[in-house]
Order: sequence, then C-alpha cells, then structure tokens
Amino acid sequence: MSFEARLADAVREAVRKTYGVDLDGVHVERPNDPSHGDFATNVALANARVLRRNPREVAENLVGTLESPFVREAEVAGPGFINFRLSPGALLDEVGALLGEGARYGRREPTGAPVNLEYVSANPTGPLHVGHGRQAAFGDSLARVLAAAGRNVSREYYFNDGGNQVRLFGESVSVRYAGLFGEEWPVSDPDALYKGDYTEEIARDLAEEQSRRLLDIEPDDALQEITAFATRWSMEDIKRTLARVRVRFDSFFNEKSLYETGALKEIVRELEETGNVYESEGAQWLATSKFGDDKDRVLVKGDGSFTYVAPDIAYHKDKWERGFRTAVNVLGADHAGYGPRLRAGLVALGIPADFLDVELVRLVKLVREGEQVKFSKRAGNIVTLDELLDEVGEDVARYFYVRSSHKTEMNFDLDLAIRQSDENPVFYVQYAHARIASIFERAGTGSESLGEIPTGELAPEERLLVLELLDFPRVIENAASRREVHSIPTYLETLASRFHQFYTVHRVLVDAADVRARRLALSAATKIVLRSGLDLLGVNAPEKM
RNA sequence: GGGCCUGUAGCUCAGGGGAUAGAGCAACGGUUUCCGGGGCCGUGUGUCGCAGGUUCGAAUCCUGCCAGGCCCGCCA
Repeated sequence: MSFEARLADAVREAVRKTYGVDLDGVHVERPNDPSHGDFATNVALANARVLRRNPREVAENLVGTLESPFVREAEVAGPGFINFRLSPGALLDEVGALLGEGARYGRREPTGAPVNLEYVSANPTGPLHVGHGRQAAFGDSLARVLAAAGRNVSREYYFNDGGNQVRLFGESVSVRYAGLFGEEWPVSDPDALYKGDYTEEIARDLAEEQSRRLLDIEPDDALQEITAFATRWSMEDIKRTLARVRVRFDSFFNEKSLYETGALKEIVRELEETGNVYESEGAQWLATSKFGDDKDRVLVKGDGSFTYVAPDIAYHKDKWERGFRTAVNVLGADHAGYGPRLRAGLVALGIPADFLDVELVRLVKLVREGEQVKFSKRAGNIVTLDELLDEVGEDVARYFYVRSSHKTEMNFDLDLAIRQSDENPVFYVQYAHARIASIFERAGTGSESLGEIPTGELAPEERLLVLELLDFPRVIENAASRREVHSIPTYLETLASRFHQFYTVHRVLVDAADVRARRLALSAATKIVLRSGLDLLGVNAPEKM
C-alpha cells in the first residue's frame, strides 16, 4: 500500500475523530518543492467551507489528532496545507520490499475481464512507414503498461487482406511481374497502382519461384495467386520489421478468414434481422445514425461486394465472442470517424457501447532539411520504418516515439534525430543504469546479496531518490488507466536525474559498512526500476555503454 | 458548415484544481586526489493562444472567440 493511500487513511481518521465527519475524497500528493515535505494534503483547504472553520485552524486540529507510525513530522504551511515528513526507517523498509520484489516491483498479476488491444494493423500492401512506427511503439508500450498494471491484455494485429486496396496491390505486382517477361498486364486504373520499388522486388521474387507460369494460365486465377503471394510477402516483411523493433503480438487476424468462414454473410443477415438495414440507390445501407453515427453507411455496394463496414463489424463481433469485454483500437488520426461508425454497428447487434475504445495516434510530421516531407505509399515516396531504424537505432526510435503524448502531433526532424542521437534523453536514462552496473562490478557484489538495509538518517538526495522510486507503482497504474504511455519516459528521466544527483554528492563505495550497504541498496533499487521502466518502452537497459 | 485533437521558454515537449509553472536541447560560466564528466551545479528567457466565468485558489474546469491539424467516400 502506497504512502499516499496510508496517509490518506490516517487523515480521514483524524477528520472523523476531530469533526465526526466521513470524507471520501482525501488527496495526498508529492509537493513540487522538497521543503514542503515528502507528502502533503489539502484537506483543510478543500473542506474549510463544509466545516465552517478557517483552513489553518482545521489543519492545526488535524495535525494534533493525527496518528501514524511512519510520520515523523506533520506541519501546517501556507494557506492551510499539511506537510508530512516520513521517518527514514519507514522509507527504507519500502526500499527493502522493493528489492525483495525485484523485477516484479510495481507490477501486478493479471486479473479481470480480458482486454483486446489492436494496433498497427497496416494493410499488407507494402513496408511499414514512420507513421506506423509511432503506432507500433505506442501500441506495444501500452500493451506492456496495461499488463504491468494487472490488465488481462491480448495483443492483436488485423491484416486487411480482403479488400479493395489489396486487389490494387495485387494488380501492381502483376504488372511488374508481366513486365519482367516483356509482357503487359491489363489493369482497370493505372493511376491507382502502387508505385513503390518494393512491388518490383516482390515481382522478382515471384518470378524466381514461379518463372513465367502465371502468365500462361487464366488471368483471374493468376491474379489471385499473385495477390496471395504479394500479401504473404508483405506480411512477412511487416512481421520482420516489427520483430526488429521489439513489437510483439499474441495473434494475427486475417480479414480473408471472414470471407472464407461465411462470417460476413452471417453478419449481414444478423444486421438485417435487427431491422436496421435498408435498400437505397441500389445498395444496402446500415442505419448507423440511429446509434450515434453522423450518417448511415453502405454495407453492401451496388455491385454486391462488401464495404469495409461489414468485415469490421464481423471482426469486432468475433472479438466479443472470444470473450473480450474491452476492445481498444490504436489507430492513425486519419481514422477519426472509424470509432463512432463501428461502435454504432456493434450497438445495433446488442453489444454494449463501451466495448470499443479508440485511441487515435496523431500523425508523424516528417521534417528533413527544414522542409516537411510529404509521403504516400502508393506514390512510393515513403520513408520506411526500417530506414529510420537504420539511421537512429531501435532504442532511440522507440523512446522518441512515445516520449510525447500520442494525442499531439509529432514533428520528427530526421536531421535532428540523427545528429542528436547521442544527446537523446534515452542515453541519459541508459547511462544511469550502466553507471549503477559499473558500481556493482567494482564493488564485487551482486545486488541480490544485499541483506537488511541499515537504517539511518537520509541525506536530501537520498530521500528524493527513495521517494521517486516509491512512485513507480502509481506511475504504472496512472499510465494504464489513462492509456498515456508518455508518462513513463517523463518518470524515468526524473528518476535518472535523481540518481545522478545522488551519485554526484555521495560516494557509494565508502568504508563505513552501514552507509555503504544503504547506498548500495538505493543503487540496486534504482537499477531495478530503470530496467523495468525501460522494458515497458521496449528499450534496452545496457550494463555497459 | 459539423465532429475530434492541439496551442506552455528560441526549439522539442512535460505538468490536466494547489504553494515561486518545469525538463531536455540550444547559449554562457563553474565543477575532476577517489565509484563511468555521456555526469553535476549555476545564470537568463514565459501576456501558459485571447476574453469572460466558476473557486479561498485556474496553465489546469466551463463558455465564447482566434490559430493550426485530422476527419466528414459504394477507400480502410
């Protein structure tokens, strides 16, 4: 139980004793200024009006009746804050507990209803680009944070391998393939084809495997085979890039399977049964506007084929039937309208509105030589995630991607990212970790053979370091419940800074056994938390740099 | 026109009712008998987009404006 929670209980009890009132919301927090104590509460200020006393008087009374074994000092300050200073023994006990838990510190065992977290889900029509990189980094880190906070999370990638874009992609590769043998491939719309060099690469791989066999069979059959080959090729390519940047998934779901199992026809039938499907202009419409969407959506086109609406609803109904009770979709900001219309479709089927949650990741604006880089996958002028990783490395990329809130648009200055890569904050955090590793190497002891922490007065730098360490569980829980990963880097940078400050002022490996043991314990605890926090971001914690 | 998001230091961004608004980068100065100086310390910079409102207290909540981004397809 955190000190915040324990102090809040003690304060609540003091209020009950003094005023005979039960308060439900008692806020205890870490003050910005260390001279305001280790923790502080504003109860007196917040409730002065209800109690009809002036805030300072209330605070004085509460301090008088407050009982808590780990509080060394409680004082009234400013307009009526109560500032607490804890006893060193209580703080060090917590550090001891932290060391005992090791890598599990601040993390909980998974409980509760299963959560499905879907991210990236880029079409298998080409390599991942830098925009996908942000979604991948955010999604994977969010998955790690949710799991650490005890959510029962399952990570999923939806391969959109059944729609219009995939057909165009297949044609694009077919054109290249035919071209390799000096032949032409008929296409409906040459301007819509994918122009990237990778289509040529896929065609060459195909030619190597099949020679010109596919040019001598029925074109429809050939296109089907070529498309299958191309999407398989793309999926492998995407998975390879994701593995490189340490982004994991528990499952991959193929859109095509919805066609093959008949789930699509089934979903249309079910929607019709609810009475929310009607015909207009030759198409079948779903009345999503009845369930919170701006307007109705086409479910089945005039030519009898499906829009993306039916597969998406079928897919999410499948998530529901697999037992998930929350589905979080991490999507690019250009999918802003996706949530409401998909949710509307699900509600029409009787699935609760709060089942689906969408986290929109803002776009990555690429800047090179002061100019914004415009890119498009079809035009082929994309900057791929692999290219970025080649330039800045996996650690820098992952850290940089999640350092700012996913809700804000991000400027990725390629020149700056390369030039400043050794000044990136990730190195600052990693350096603290490597520094501690080197202390233990020199000390010749492992962090696991520390034993009891000798109690004693804590220097200001030690105290601030301890308080920061003890904040980690709260940081994880907040990040999970707010689904905001960027608070992890912020925390790690503060923690690294606290350690560097401590290290500069206090020598760890001193002769006095008590002091040495205590400082080794603080260092070991910091190392554990830094590694654990970096792991939440998929970033390495090196022993040496 | 409607919906969602954003506006904080020269730049990139934290802070999302609390005390004197912070960090990194950039600039300048200091710091080395001794655990990694990729560190630490200090100096300077802010109409927290603007205007009202709620409150003991607002960068934070509410309303209205201004500016920027994304969306509003029988694409996904």
